[in-house]
Amino acid sequence: MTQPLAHQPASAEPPYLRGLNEEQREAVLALDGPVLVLAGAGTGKTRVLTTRLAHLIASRKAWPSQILSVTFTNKAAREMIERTGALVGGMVEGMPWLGTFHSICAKILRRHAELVGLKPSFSILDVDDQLRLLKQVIEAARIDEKRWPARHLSSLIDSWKNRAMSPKDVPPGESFAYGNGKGAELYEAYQQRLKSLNAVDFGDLLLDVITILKTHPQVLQEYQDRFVYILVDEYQDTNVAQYLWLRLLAGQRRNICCVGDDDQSIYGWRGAEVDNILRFERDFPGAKIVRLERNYRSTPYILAAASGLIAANKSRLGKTLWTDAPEGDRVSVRGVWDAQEEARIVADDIEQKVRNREKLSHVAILVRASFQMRAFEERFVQLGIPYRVVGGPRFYERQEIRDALAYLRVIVQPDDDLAFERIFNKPKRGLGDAALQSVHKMARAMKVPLFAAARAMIETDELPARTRSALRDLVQSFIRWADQATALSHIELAEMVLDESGYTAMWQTDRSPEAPGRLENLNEFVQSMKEFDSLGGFLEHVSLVMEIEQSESTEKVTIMTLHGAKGLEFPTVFLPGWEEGVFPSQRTLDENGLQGLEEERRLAYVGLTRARETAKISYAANRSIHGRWQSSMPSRFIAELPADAITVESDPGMPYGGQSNLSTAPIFDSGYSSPGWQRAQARRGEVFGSRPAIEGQAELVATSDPAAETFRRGERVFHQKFGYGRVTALDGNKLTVNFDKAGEKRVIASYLARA
DNA sequence: TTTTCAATACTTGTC
DNA sequence: GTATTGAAAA
Repeated sequence: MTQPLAHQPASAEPPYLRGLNEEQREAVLALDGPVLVLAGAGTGKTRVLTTRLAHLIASRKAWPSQILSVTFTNKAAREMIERTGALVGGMVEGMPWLGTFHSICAKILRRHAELVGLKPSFSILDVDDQLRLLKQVIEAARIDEKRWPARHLSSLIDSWKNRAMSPKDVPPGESFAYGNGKGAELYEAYQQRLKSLNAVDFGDLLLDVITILKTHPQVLQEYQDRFVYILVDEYQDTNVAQYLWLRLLAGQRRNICCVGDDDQSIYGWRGAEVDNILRFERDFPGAKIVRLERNYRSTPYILAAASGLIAANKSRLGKTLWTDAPEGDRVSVRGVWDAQEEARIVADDIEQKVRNREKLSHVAILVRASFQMRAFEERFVQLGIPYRVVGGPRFYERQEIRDALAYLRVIVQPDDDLAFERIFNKPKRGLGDAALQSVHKMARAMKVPLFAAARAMIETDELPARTRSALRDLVQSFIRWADQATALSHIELAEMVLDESGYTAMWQTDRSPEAPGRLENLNEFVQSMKEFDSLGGFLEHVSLVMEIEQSESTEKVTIMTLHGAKGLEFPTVFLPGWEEGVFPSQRTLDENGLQGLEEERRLAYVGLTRARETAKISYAANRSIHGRWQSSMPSRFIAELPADAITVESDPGMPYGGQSNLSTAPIFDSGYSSPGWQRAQARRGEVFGSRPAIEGQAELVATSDPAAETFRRGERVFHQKFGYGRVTALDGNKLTVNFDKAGEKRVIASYLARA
């Protein structure tokens, strides 16, 4: 991002302040007391954050070790460290308290683990481990996991932890959401299992620290004294627990600066409370509020489209982005027949860009849900357009990596039952379910972890000879590895373990297409250990950071979800799938109503504001969802875009997205007879050149509205995708048709022909 | 114990 | 339409 230099006061001021605009400067300089920086998309948020840090350090208000800076992602944390470092030069030796909520909590918790009944060596479980543990708890409680899926309980527990509720705080009503009121009980049992495993899940990292701070005033005091200044990134994404944590640490001093954008709050489903940011002034009376509204990223049309859209939201603090940038292109809106055609036109556009010597890395396709990605991938493969999908299963989530990790975890912490269980019969060594059950039984009887039980069992006659010798091999291998752990480097150890356990061999003999990739990953995994000096350090890194940078060498188009795109920017952004049901997602609408709708709208806003120069929205009239073909309506968000910021390039015969999808209003009734719409229409020729533009428009008018009048109930009709059927109901331009093959469907009149 | 087949679900996803 | 998952058959 480049910014023009702002005027520079005569007085000598630190170089890092140069080039900040009024508001940014204000946000940087307001060091003391509570500050809320409302940073719109592309307004230089990170710059403000890092400059503020630099300023705190350079002006000697605090040592780097006295500043607590929290982010949500490791990526954000890394960027902050790098950019702050660049501003202050070598001064930021360590910023020991700059990191994610979770990594900072892990650090604090390891110091005071015994205060909540843990050993400092506790393991941090990920979602997968968590689920397996829950299944055990559910089974132990004799609850039918079929009827009450573990996933469900897991998300309930998450939501309780997000709100800083311990089992006893769970309202009975919510407890009833699982196992006929057993929710809280199972939560309690789960927590006990965690403690006995000397493990925590991600929610506990925060929750346990809060517990410690609340119950041990001297510990709280220690941290309040230490953290002279607090900086919070993406404040709109904080949940209740994180909010409480921040409040506790901010203490009386209240030197807390939160940066965020209520319009970009898109993580409500994972516990984020937009309310935290909306309420900031009440939580911290006397807070200074700075609005960053000058956008350095996008062109005016893109901003106009985004602003117009987000204005439809009620719960927001309100901001209006503006820019000096030259006009640029309007946001294009295109309707197409189906997802395949959508992929085709996007790919065509990209090829056009390539011919114009534009870089593929400047292009992103941002989808609402990952099922939309497939069509694009298929088309790109066909045409040989290089692409990368961001946000698939991450490195650490891959089976082979988790297996490898499990081996190492057992070596470091033999109490780690979940890890032991995971590799118990991986590779297959003749230790099946039956064997595992007997080890479990033994462990329960002896009240020891699985590994210890297994070790004891090989001395008894409990197991059949063959099973026993297999188990003996496994146990002895682990004992041997643990012995070697100190003598060998952790890399040598890992290589040895993977080799001797037969794990590598397992993938080498595997003939499935993904096996070579997995071996490659394993290799990469071992290599990645080089950056750490101990196995313990590496494992901590993996459970909290869990990513391995991939080489970003070749030029590629990016395909990712809208959620994944937050914080990024691209010169060209494609926004496909703007259809009712897909975006806004039907499920969100059903489950979260108006709140959900507003969050979806913010997601649309995030999508649009990722674009620097070009944003192209599209929607398909037909889509196969869960294997069934459905005709879909253009998203209501399309209708909400200010008409004069967009340009419509729909195929002939497409229903135009501006029509109000929810009403039966004729197409040109509402917003689209506005002056802006007329202007947009007048400009259509520019976009299309002399070609089908005019025809397209004529078609549009001819096929949409009047046609609807001509169908009658009971009439036989034909639909290109669904075939023949009979009209059962009429509703403006939408008809309900009972198709011979596809069953009853709501379709738009313009797709139908009289049979 | 392992393989195969049917039932199931199916947004978003950091740490 | 398909990937994953769990329970019956080999």
